[in-house]
Amino acid sequence: MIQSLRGMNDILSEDYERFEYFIATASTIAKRYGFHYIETPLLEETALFKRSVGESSDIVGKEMYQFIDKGENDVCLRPEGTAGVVRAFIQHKLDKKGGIHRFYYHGPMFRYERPQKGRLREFHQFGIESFGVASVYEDALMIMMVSDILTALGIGYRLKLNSLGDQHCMPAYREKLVSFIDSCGDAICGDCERRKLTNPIRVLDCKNEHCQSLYLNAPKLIDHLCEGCQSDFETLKSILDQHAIAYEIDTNLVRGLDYYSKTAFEFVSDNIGSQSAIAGGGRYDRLIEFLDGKPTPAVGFALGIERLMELIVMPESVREGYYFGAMDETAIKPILLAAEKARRNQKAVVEYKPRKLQDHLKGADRINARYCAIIGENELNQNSIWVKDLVEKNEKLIPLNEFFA
RNA sequence: GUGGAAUUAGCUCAGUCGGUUAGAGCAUCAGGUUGUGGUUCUGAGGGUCGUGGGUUCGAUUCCCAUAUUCCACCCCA
Repeated sequence: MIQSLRGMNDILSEDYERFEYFIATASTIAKRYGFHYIETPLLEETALFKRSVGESSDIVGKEMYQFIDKGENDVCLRPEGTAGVVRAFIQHKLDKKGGIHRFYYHGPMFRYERPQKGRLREFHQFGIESFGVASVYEDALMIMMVSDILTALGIGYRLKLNSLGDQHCMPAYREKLVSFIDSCGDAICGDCERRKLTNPIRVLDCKNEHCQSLYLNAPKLIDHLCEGCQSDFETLKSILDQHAIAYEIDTNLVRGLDYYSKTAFEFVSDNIGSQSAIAGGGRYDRLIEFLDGKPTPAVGFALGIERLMELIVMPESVREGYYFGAMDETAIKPILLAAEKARRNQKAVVEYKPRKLQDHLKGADRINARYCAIIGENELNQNSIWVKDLVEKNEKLIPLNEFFA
């Protein structure tokens, strides 16, 4: 038997209903905030991700589905959504056009990782990217949108907040931190040794208890922000306070993609296992110029749809449409015609097999139909159709010419 | 990429200290209660016990490999 590739799942029936409900809910909210849908290719030039996400990141360094295509192009399946949207933004010269451009997208992403619950090789993200707004109010808007989406879906969360600083304060902090790590000598774990070279800020959230005890006195990024970053961070906090969005400052929160600066945030759930980050994002003011565009401030986020799936509280399903059934072989033709009529503006499902009334009612119930419409011997004699409303529990005999009118 | 656990019917799971026809609940299908569901009664079908090797008179059970899922690390959405 041929089965799907490891970490790649089919989404069907009830799961797809959830999936679809999520997309509909999130899209509606994004549109209300003035965002427009953007669709970008799943396959992009490998260089795009190397330059944006960063070669030091695990995503680019070891998790990309990368290959040479028949035209000798070095390409890969997108491991995340921002790079492609930024590429499109620049390619269509929206950076030169100026103004504000707000996009939302959703679709599959691919990372060659070891699968686990909430961590798939093909997974789906819903994301937002906003270009041209430097104000920290837009950062707050991002967080409010995620909060709105999660709330609409009945999902509880914790919000972690941090500021990563910008090109004025980050490099100096990084140096300070590295020299602090050096002062710890050989006491740190192997992972931290590696992180010191690739992404030193990562040592701060090392799970090793011994390391943590060493880092208690480590310099904190939040204490070394420049004036601009500091005041933006204060503004952000006050806006969130004003909108009653609870947050916790996590000075160890670091985004794994290299393009982030200033505001960084992560929404986590305590109910889905170790892969607990359900949404993450932040500001990336430098990325557009890194990709040869005109410098443009930008901020965005992405939600991991699979991680939300089991947390979504679905609205109570409502009965809708018709179930049609015949109680006698000769009644099937009028039943088919009646179904065709009903289907013009609602769901209509036909059971072809002649059955007893009780079995038809069960069938109607099973597909969650609102009406059970039956033609049997009595109806044939009276040239009518029997319709029962399964919600109101009332029933009536409708002459066929009236039903078709 | 590292370490660990699991894999038996469509689903959730029993069970076999290696021995005739491998079980339950739910689901499915069929039939009954003179044409009234979601909350009846009776019965039936459905499993090469993840896959491939090995040991054995005999393996679903023991051993090895492999696949997948899950847990922790790692990473991140």
